[in-house]
Amino acid sequence: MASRSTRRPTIRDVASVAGVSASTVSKALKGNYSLRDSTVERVRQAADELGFIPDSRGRALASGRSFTVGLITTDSSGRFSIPIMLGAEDALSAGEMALVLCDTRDDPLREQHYLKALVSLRVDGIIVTGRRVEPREPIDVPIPVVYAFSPSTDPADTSVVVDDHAGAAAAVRHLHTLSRKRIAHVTGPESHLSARVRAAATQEAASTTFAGPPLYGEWTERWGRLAVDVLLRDHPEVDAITCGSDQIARGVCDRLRELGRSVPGDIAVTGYDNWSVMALASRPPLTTVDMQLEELGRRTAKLLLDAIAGSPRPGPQKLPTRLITRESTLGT
Amino acid sequence: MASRSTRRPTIRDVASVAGVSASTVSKALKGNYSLRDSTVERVRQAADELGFIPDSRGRALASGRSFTVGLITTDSSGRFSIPIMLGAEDALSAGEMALVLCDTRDDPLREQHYLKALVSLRVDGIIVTGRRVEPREPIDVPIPVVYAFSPSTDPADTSVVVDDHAGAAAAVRHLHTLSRKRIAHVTGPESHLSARVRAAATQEAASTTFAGPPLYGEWTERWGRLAVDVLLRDHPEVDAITCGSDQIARGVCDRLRELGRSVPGDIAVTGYDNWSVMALASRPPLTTVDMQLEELGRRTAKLLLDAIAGSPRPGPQKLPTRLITRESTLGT
DNA sequence: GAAATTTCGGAACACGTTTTCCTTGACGAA
DNA sequence: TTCGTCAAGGAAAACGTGTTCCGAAATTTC
Repeated sequence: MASRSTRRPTIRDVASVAGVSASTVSKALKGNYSLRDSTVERVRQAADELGFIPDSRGRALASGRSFTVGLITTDSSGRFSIPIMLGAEDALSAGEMALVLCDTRDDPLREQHYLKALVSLRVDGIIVTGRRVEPREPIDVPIPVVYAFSPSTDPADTSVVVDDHAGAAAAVRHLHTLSRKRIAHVTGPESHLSARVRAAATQEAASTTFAGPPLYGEWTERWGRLAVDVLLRDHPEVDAITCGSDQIARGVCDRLRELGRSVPGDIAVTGYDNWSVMALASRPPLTTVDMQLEELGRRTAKLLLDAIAGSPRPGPQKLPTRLITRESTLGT
Repeated sequence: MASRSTRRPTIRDVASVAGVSASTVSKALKGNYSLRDSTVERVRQAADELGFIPDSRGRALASGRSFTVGLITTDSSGRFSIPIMLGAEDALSAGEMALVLCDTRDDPLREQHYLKALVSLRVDGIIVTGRRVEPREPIDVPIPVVYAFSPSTDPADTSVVVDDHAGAAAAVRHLHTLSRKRIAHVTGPESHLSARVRAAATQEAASTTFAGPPLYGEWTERWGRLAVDVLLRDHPEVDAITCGSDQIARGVCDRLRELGRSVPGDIAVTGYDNWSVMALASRPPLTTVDMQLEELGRRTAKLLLDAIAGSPRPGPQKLPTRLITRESTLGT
């Protein structure tokens, strides 16, 4: 029919086709009301026939919920935010919720703009995430909020973060099983919390087998290559290097190869992030720590759904990492 | 007041504070109605005082629009979709529109699910994007749709794509200005349209200065390294290599360096994508073709806004690329 | 067979806006 | 003074759904 293409069918259209009232249609389609089976079936058929898809705007208004959550990220281009987004989106779509994306680009003005927009949308909840693990100022809205990766500075807020300490320690334990006794650590800038946490955990786990203080620098391959020279000069006895990122580790491997040192024969190397384009392209491929960010996103979304449903779990939560072993420690 | 925290203020609350009717508030806040300045001011103040933020669900229902658009991507993890998303989100948020993210993960079932969800949300429009440049089946919804990066197979649909042909040709022209006369091309699988298009454009632009047929392989560094060996064996006279991706180009540079060939002294190298983690980390940094995907996303969003406003621009559109010159062709 | 109970479905209102129509009062012109 | 015009703002209807109440019919119980 022409009318069908010109306007989407409403619940009333379904009602008149099924020969019932609008409220009956609503009940029939939602289930768990006392309706005759035959009535429910008739309504279902009418809805199918018309291709009826309920208008969530009406539903939102009537139910007081919007079935929508906002995701505020300070930078969605970063490789950390993306898997988190994906995981969250996955868990939310399974819960029949839509995800509204807001990238603030680290601009407080944009953040304000987006917060207003999300309040206007009457989202049922908000996920806040960022690129750094440093705690961030909480946002001020009368809506459930869960922080992912970058926790809130308020310990009463729900935050889901990576257990970086355990992750770095796992790399060291792995090297211990391989009988490495002189472990060095090369990582990013000391101003970065993640670098400091991983360095501290490494030092603690290695304790007696630690070769020299952690080398702080940049999150780049160049720094990895440079650090090798420094390390071999000051601690030539080193037989393993744990790195604060896969980029650094790749640089380390490259330089070691250039110097004729075999990896892992002479020196074992581990990375951090399991960033496939680095970890797999490295020669040799890197043993590394996977932060399981997609799982973190999924978990965040579930916590948010819980909070929306009325059972918030306040406080920070650490999610475990996973050690991925490859040739850079296991040899060939 | 307690009441303020317990329930968000509605337009009626504002009305009663300002001493006017609800409809007057609506008119005052939207402007361009014949209202006394003093009234408008009074309403503004009342709204400010209450922290009134209009409920877009009510607005959506009354106005027939939802001020929301959906973004369907077949994989949002890929490095192509992300800049497109970002650009689109940027342009849309400037137009006071929200972006609902849907990642189908290349699963037709998920795509169906999301389409239904977007129709249910009554989004004002949909952006469809993907990871490949191959045309894709159009989606079937009675809503404006614009395709980005992966065009629709239907030429009547609005599609925004990269001008890969011009991009590859620009790289060759750049090499010609540098007096390179023996240009080879190393790229991804021949089954990929983007590889074929870039290869054809390269061949056409180089014509008399083309060294051997294009080398098809994989989009990996490993293939880049391998290809160098093949190339130097079959065409030792080569003085420039254009690559189908930055990953390949990085592999090419690495292998050339290992063989003691200087880049660009002996052989100039160009990449494709301007993927900074590859292009900048390469030794030397890569001259490469930037697809300007963020701009593409922005343009897509604007076209969608036009279509929503009632002025669609049907048909495919090619967006220009930009050549980024760095040391891999310019020397130091 | 009458009364009590259960089952089924409809009427009406609520949700928060926008928008159309209408009323009121002020002002200027004849 | 009276009529017409116009600015200012209110009343009410829409938008599409969910939900509460209530009445009618069907079923059970004595």
